[in-house]
Amino acid sequence: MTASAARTEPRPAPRKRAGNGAARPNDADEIGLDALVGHAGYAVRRFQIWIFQDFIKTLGEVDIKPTQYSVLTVIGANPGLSQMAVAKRLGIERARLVHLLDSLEQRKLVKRVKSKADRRSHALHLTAPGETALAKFKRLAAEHERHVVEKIGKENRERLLQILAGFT
Amino acid sequence: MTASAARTEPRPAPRKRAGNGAARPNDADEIGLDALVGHAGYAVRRFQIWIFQDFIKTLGEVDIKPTQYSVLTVIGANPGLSQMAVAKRLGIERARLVHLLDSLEQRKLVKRVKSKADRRSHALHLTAPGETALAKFKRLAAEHERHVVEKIGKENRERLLQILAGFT
DNA sequence: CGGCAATTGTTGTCGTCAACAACAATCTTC
DNA sequence: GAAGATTGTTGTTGACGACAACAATTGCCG
Repeated sequence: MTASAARTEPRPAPRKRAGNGAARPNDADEIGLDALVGHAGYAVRRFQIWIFQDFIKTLGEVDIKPTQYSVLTVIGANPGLSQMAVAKRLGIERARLVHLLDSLEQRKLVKRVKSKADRRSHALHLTAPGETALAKFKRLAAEHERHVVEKIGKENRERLLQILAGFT
Repeated sequence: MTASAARTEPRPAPRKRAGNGAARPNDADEIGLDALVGHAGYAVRRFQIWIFQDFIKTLGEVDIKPTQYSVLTVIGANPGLSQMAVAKRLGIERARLVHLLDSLEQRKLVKRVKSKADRRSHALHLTAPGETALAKFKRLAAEHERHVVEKIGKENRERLLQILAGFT
């Protein structure tokens, strides 16, 4: 079944082997990606999966996920923001932010204060334990960032941040 | 968004507390991200959202999404692969691939051929219309890639691909 | 001043997606 | 041949984004 009978088709030319550089050892299998390599979106997606998994693992002991961390960071840096402002800044739906804040408020990290200027909106603040907790989260996030450096190198990480600076 | 949405901030000086200690609500765009800038994961996530949206929009007329495109590309470059092999190569669950292939098979782009060597598995092939369709998808994907170049620049895109080459 | 549109937070639905668990059919190994 | 692993499949769960609808409140405009 190996040599002759396996292929049901005469195999229409093994596609161009994209000879950029030299013979690179294909790690896992010998399955070619063809046009997929060279697509920025594919590379970015794979990298994003890796980096999020590492973040979640590194911040696992405090049970904080990337989105929660971003919300806490923005509130910590800009106390008194409304939910609308936070949602817009982070690019998340305000409907989604409701649940995120419900969770963070239950954990006593964030409090919603009724705004006097606009009684429709809530002013968001970190609680006292929220402040100290965020400090710890930031230490763990820095550790995660160190993992990124180990993975792609210090200069590459900085170049990456520079290239993507326009999207933050 | 388009080109000039970039903040014209000349240098990356670490912004401590944006001096909005007063209770005055911020003017929308002036919300500081504090520690969030400098996190690779955040930048990558935002970029990935942008790039996927552009891909979906550019390939909208043929109704092909990034994951579908990756599946078609891998099958096209490696005819006869099993579902397990495709799933492993692309890092998607084999349970998820079932639905993806159901959809692609309904659209007559892909066919599952019962393998004679291993009757548990299916050998995946593009149909004849699937081949021509994929050619068109690749042209559209190339157009999408041109949008990426317009957004971040030619050298930056290549540097990005180089940095993230290890994740493909 | 009064009414009407817009905004804010909230709830709910829908569709996508990843992560599992369970299962039948089949292969592999002993 | 029996036990265990693999492959495709189905189903469930939870996170997530996109929307729509709603009450309370604010802003606007005649």
